[in-house]
Amino acid sequence: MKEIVHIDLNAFFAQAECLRDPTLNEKALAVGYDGRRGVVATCSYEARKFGVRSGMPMSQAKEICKDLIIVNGHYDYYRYLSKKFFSYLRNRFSLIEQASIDECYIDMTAEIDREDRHGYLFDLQLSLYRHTRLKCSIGHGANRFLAKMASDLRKPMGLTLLNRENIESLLWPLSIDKMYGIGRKTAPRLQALGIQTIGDLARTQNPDVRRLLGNLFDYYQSEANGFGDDHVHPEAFDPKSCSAERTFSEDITDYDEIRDMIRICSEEVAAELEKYRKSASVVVVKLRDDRFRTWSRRKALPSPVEGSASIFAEAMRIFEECYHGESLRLIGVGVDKVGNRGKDPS
DNA sequence: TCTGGGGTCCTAGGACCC
DNA sequence: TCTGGGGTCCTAGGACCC
Repeated sequence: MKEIVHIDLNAFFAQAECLRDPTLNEKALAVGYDGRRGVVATCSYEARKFGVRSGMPMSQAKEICKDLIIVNGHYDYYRYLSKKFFSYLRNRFSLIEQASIDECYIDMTAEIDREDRHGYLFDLQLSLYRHTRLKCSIGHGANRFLAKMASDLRKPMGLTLLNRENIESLLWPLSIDKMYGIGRKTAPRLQALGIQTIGDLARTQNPDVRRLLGNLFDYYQSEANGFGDDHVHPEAFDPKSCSAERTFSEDITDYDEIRDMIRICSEEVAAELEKYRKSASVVVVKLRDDRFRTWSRRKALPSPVEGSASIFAEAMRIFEECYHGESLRLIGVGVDKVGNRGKDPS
């Protein structure tokens, strides 16, 4: 049995802002753009008490939390703190898979103290705090899913061990929408079929549930029973796609403005490819109109592209084919099938 | 009080080939 | 005329996550 750990920085951007400016400590704080069409990227636990959530329109957040302090993100600083946090972990562990800027999985089978897992992980949590001043939640389990669910159980600065002996009391009573992978669309559909908790999904034989989840049914059911993937992949970050998009504060129809934004996004995508010395063999254009209808068109290219001029040219060609005068609130340009330069990306 | 930005993975249908 | 079966690649859209 492996010893998998999931570590998650609690409300990371909000924590980071408190390090930049300690007077923000223990305040209802939201990080994000405070303007028309701005949303909350992350908020402090104090703000969450009022119902403020990630992804919520900022105008709504201000409405439900009158004293909300709004800070525009300092993303370079977050990246710096994240690097510091992960380099400490990489010094101690070799099997680390970074899942995002603020979370990772670690296979600690070789390192952990099996006589006292809780004490070992508690010490790790404290050392991380001493070295970085960052608070994290730690979850431990025999596989990725259990570790991830465990770290979600107690926040902030939580430490939870889930195993096949305590999942019935700790995991199964959780509402089905708390299950990793079940989101706002699938949860209500499952509930309509009588699946209210993770335990219900773990035990169900209902063929309607199987039909709803399709091929994912067996996967989710074994996860819920504590039998999941326990592989941690420590390979260097290797992006498969890359994109840039912008929402306008006012919808636009002006051709020159649209073309300028396609150029800007193309340049951002090209810069990202340049950073990793990659090229791509598919270009994608994404549009969203004033009624929030979103559509995209993609084109596989006979040979890979990498420079902003060629990405821009392809993106404009695609745009001309799929734009029919709609009033646009969003324009995006992306590339897919990203591979190393000079090699076939497949 | 309307809904950001950057990713991953899955599905379903069509084209094309043998 | 009325139409197989399998495999692969491509596309568009949806769901989900941070």
